[in-house]
Amino acid sequence: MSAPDPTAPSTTPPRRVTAAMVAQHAGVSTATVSLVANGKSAGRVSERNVIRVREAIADLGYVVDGIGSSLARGVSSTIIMVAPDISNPFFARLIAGVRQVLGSEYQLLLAVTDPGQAPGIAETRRLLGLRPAGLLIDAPNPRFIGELGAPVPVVAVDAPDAPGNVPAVNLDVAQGARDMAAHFARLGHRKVAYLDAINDTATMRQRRTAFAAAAAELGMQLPEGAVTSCTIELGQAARHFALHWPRWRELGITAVGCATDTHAYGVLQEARAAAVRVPEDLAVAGFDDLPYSATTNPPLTSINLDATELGRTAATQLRQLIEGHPLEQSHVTLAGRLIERGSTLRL
Amino acid sequence: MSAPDPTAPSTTPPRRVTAAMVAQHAGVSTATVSLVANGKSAGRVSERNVIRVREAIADLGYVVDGIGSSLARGVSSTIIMVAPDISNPFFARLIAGVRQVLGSEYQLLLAVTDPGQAPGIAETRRLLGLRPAGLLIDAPNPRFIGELGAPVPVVAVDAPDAPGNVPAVNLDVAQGARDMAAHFARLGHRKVAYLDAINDTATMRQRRTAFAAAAAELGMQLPEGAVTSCTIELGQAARHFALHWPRWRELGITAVGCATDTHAYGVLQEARAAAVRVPEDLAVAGFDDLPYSATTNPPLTSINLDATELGRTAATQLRQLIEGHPLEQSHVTLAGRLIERGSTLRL
DNA sequence: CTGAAAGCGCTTACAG
DNA sequence: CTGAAAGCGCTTACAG
Repeated sequence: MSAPDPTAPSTTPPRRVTAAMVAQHAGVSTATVSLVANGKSAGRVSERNVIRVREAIADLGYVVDGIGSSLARGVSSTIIMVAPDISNPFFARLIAGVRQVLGSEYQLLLAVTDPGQAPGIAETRRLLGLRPAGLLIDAPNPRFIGELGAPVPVVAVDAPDAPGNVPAVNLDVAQGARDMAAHFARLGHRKVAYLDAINDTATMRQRRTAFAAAAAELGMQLPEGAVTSCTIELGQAARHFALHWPRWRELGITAVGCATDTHAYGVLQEARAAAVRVPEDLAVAGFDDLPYSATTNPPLTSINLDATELGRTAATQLRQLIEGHPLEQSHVTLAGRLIERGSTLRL
Repeated sequence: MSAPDPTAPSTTPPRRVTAAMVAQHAGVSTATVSLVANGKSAGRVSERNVIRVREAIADLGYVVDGIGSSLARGVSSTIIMVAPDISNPFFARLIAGVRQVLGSEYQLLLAVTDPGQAPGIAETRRLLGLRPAGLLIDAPNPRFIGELGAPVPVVAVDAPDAPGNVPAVNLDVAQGARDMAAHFARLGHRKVAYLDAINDTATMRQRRTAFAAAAAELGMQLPEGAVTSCTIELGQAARHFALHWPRWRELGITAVGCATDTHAYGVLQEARAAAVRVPEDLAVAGFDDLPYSATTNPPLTSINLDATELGRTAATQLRQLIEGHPLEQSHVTLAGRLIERGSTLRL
């Protein structure tokens, strides 16, 4: 027989420490261990036993098993956020806001779908099989949220078309779009274009629709062929703009609204390559007001949408629901505001 | 009493359908239901009962409860990916590769940490309390992976410093860095700079170290003050470059290597704003070869790193481990390759 | 304050 | 092929 290889991973994985082991170690029952481990011991466990159990927990390195606990309780302490598009920079900030509010009581897990896709019904059921304490659904398409019928608290985020019985936290993108159109009108533009995001979410639809409606109302034209869409990627947007600009120029278009700042970055980039002067030949504005928008060249006019606050508010609402408190307001809408910068300045 | 409001959410949430309910409905035992529901009925359940159970499952809308199942089995079908930085565009492609391989048997969940932070030990333990079938750890810092000691299969991704007993899938960024330096040398550059990422991961460290070493070997200088770092954000990189360029120019620097393409985009952007001609005054190269790099102006020379393949390989390795197959190769390294474009072309 | 016991929903030897 | 039963690790009335 050969000597065991000391560098090989040990073959006996560390045995899971259970409440029963802690109980034995401390000379108490598992009920007592449970109470102490979950911080519910006040007035129910003697000081002496609390100390003993704490020591045993430390000695053995015990951690409450999430699975056993979830089964007994009927629900886990996990909050699942379903998201169709994590590569959007907006998303990272949204998550940060959610995490701020969730703290360590709940555990945030992300279920990502393929870009632009809502999860299928089967996938969602499996998610629910994890017994999450709550669900956060980002930019769901309306069909999905309709058929969800989740038996757990749900808050939709960035879902202006969420049905009345589904709590939602939204950004007032319609007002933002109107502000953008009004800004263009004020600067004297007569013909405008719109570069949309390709994913069919309500928030993107609202931006486009409100922009078009406001433009018409303000006496500006959005000619046939002046609305186009591509993914939320700088490169895609640049290529798309390159493709459409010749026609837009022919049409006499002098301003373009963009569904996201990322789209606008692509336009700025390509405009420079094609020697289109911004804002002299073309005014450009976006949505999001990402940090970088302040320092593009020229700086980008944008509708400021507070992603972090959006995340914070959504998480707060969800906690209310989970903890059984009624919501003061089932649909919350956060205002955006137009930040005027060089990409739209009057000549 | 007032009539019930038909638009209000129903107050009795749909009762969870259990295997026992299905069993009763089909006139069999729960053991049989379990076998059929998990596709393990071949040769163990009569054709007749299989059909009955399937019908009952469909009738009642039964879905196997993940929590109960996990507890009985000792492990869930969840795979948790721990990631410090989801806003990197590279990451979305990595995820896509992982998802391709995981299919529907396993459920991928992301545990995100604050940007640049590895999860704490307590957080990780809670993650393990979910009894994941396996863990994928992206760009871990060495301390974290050392103290993990997970009782589940783990594969580290993009972790060149993973200890020998932790399976890892890496990109050969050191070779990429050497290729980049050699490319600069071949073009006649004598003094170079390096724009690094600020997060202290091994992959970023390797890029920088290998670049510096190769530069020295090839007779190029990387002067004092010619290495600086910032977050993986275009805007940050642009600002950083603006800050350092005056000094770099004084030093006679004519080429800058960037830790990621995103950094390089920032440099390109700012260079144009500052009327620094690329590549005439300054050659620029990055890592990642993101899709957009082919269409920047000028197009960006970059080390192509295949994020999707990285994800696919990591997921394949993890599945091997989970399914009890030994790994043919515990550490896999995928080669990158230099893509030469206009941002470094000889004058 | 304490512990024995039931129960959460499932899976898997086991005996038939 | 089939079902009764044990067991996964925990929580929570309940009786004391």
